[in-house]
Amino acid sequence: MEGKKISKSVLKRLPGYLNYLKTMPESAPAHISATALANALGMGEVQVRKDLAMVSDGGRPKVGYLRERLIDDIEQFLGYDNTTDAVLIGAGKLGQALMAYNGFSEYGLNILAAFDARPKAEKTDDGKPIYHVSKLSQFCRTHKVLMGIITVPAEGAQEVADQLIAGGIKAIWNFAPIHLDVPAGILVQNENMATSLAVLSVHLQAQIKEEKEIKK
Amino acid sequence: MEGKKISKSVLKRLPGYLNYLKTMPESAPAHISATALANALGMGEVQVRKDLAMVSDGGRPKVGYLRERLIDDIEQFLGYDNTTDAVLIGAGKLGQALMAYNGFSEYGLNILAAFDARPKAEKTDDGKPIYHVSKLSQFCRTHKVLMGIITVPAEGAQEVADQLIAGGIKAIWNFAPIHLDVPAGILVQNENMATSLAVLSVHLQAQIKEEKEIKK
DNA sequence: TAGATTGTTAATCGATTAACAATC
DNA sequence: TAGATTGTTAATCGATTAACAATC
Repeated sequence: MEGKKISKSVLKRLPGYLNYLKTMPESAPAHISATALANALGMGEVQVRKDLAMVSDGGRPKVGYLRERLIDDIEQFLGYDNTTDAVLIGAGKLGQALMAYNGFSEYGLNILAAFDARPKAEKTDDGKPIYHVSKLSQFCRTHKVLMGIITVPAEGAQEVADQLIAGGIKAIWNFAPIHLDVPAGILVQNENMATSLAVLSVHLQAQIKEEKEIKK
Repeated sequence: MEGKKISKSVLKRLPGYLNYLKTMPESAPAHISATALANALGMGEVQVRKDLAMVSDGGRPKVGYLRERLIDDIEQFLGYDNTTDAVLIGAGKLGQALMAYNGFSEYGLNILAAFDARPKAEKTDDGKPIYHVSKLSQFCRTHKVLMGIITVPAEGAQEVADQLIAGGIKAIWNFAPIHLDVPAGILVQNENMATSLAVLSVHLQAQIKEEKEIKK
């Protein structure tokens, strides 16, 4: 069902369902139940059922969801059917890797151009223009860009964020390992490697400790 | 205080504190309060205070925490003082970008080697060897590697994960956009761009809707 | 001493899970 | 019809926030 308020926790699980549904083989049955999805992804079936109910009303008792329909509903909910224009700042290795990744169009994301403090080329590997950062703000305004992707080193990130906001941007995807100060209404989504590493590290510490216990 | 059970939510916030503390200028006062930290990061002060209390007992009323001490306590808690050896599989653009990023040593992470199904060179840009994936399992065993970083395309990821587990690995940092099936005891940390994009996309959809409302 | 800041105990909030009724 | 699966309502769990006592 559309229009309901959705929690961030639910929202973050949706891409997982979507991905699984989209990568199912053609030969698979046209319908899928919340239970089946839950088992495949190692999740609780009640949770999956509730999540799906938030974004689709195509579920039928005994049958489940029509896969095609469910995919459409999730994509519509996530806004992947509308294209979002974005700019990327910092044409270093990570930036280039992101630009080269063609998969973003699947998520309705369209990177128009890259910006860099010291552009080393006129175009990225995949043919998008690379401009000097001084043109960032103006470019965002004229192209009505709503999203900026920051892949510059930590030192320059806040300055870039300020420029983006001056250019009228509403959301920032931040790969720089630093907290960005932004006004209310601007969303900063941190792609935080450090967070992931912390989770991994603590797990491994516990693992090592455990092994030592056993050896005793 | 050491030894307490820590929740994942707390754990995920620690790297943020650590990063802020480490990037403070030398000239800053030697002590910092939970309140000051909270304000700087735009968080609730009670939450920060409680989080810090989980990892350090160096807090003193009226004074706060000695910065150096707090940094050490967090790093110790996260296990950054112990070095973890890792391997990376998939020496494509993203893989190379990660290998080239020197910052991982700060987190106690040491990438020993890269593996690829079709190695294009003998060494990465920063001089680490690139081997054929057929040697992956054996390498992990002989070097007692505990962590694998997967940067191969989705299709190959499960196979790589299986090899890693066969090699005795205990944690996987997965950049492939796919759900990995692993036995209990193995941690998979998904670095999920799709999740971040979903959050950003939904925010922008709401933003666009709002603007249209205003124009009416 | 007075006041800032800590750490703890209790109250609130939100999300997950369990139980159950509805339905194809 | 019987049973699988849905969606909903209630119970549990965990995390956040608020209130307060302790302390330097």
